[in-house]
Amino acid sequence: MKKSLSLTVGELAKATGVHVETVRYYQRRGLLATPERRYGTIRRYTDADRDRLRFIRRAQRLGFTLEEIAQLLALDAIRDRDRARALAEIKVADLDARIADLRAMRRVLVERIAHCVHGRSAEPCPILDAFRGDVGVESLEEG
Amino acid sequence: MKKSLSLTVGELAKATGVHVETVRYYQRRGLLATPERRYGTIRRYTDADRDRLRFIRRAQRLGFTLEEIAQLLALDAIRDRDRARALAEIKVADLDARIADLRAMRRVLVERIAHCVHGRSAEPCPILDAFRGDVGVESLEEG
DNA sequence: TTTACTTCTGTACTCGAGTACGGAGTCAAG
DNA sequence: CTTGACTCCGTACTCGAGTACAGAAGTAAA
Repeated sequence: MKKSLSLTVGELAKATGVHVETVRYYQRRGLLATPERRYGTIRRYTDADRDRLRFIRRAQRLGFTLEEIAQLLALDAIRDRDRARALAEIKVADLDARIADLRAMRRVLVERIAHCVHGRSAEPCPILDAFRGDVGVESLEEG
Repeated sequence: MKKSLSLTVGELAKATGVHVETVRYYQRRGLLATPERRYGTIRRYTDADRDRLRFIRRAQRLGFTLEEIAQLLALDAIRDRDRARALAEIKVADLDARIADLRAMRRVLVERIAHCVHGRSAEPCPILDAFRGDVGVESLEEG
């Protein structure tokens, strides 16, 4: 084990690639503890704080919201694997739905672009027409 | 051509599936004109207003922001085909990037879930570990 | 010790896309 | 002609994830 580091907020921020203001924001949100100011000095952070902050950023990159990350951190504290896995599974389903949505949008757009390229330029643009009219976009109708 | 309808905001909202407040919000954003109040009465909307509102919602479903939709609406359907197509192409590239991101997230999560299921429950959860540690998440590193 | 950076703290602002609300005016049915 | 629903208008609030800033205090280097 390494000896525990003693970082200022600025150093902590640099070490984890977040802004100082973001560190404080996470503290306000309760994701990160705010260490004491000993004898009227500056707050010092440890490598555990740094790791926790990295945890937060990694989870964020996997699509978890800060709210969900707070839950994950709580699960971690009580070592609840099943719940953590359930959360991850919900997240996967969520990602699947979002991917499907984006692909549907993409499909329609690509199709419209092709129409536009092959049409004659004296005619109105098929892309604009797709929004205006009654063609092609219905597959995205809500529901 | 049908005769031009005369709708109240409420009717317009119902016909397009948006809230009345949302209609007004679009007016504030400059996406939709605010018709005159003739002789101190209620505003009346035409079928052109209704179509424009539908245009907005369709474009939104294709992933355009209101800002981008304002640009699209400013383009003339006949003269600005190239611009409209360029906008659409940017949007496709944008969708591609977002889809790739989501898939990377999904991949890592699914892999971690599998580890979790097959591991022994006395050990710390591999999903949580993935955030903590040095495994697997690096492919999502910013950049 | 002075200078120049950081830190600390609190509050307010940003963006995007709305939603909510209060009080006044308008309109149609009974 | 009153009742109840709808409209108008302005302002303020929501959510999520921060960012910005002012003013005071701590700190490191010359």
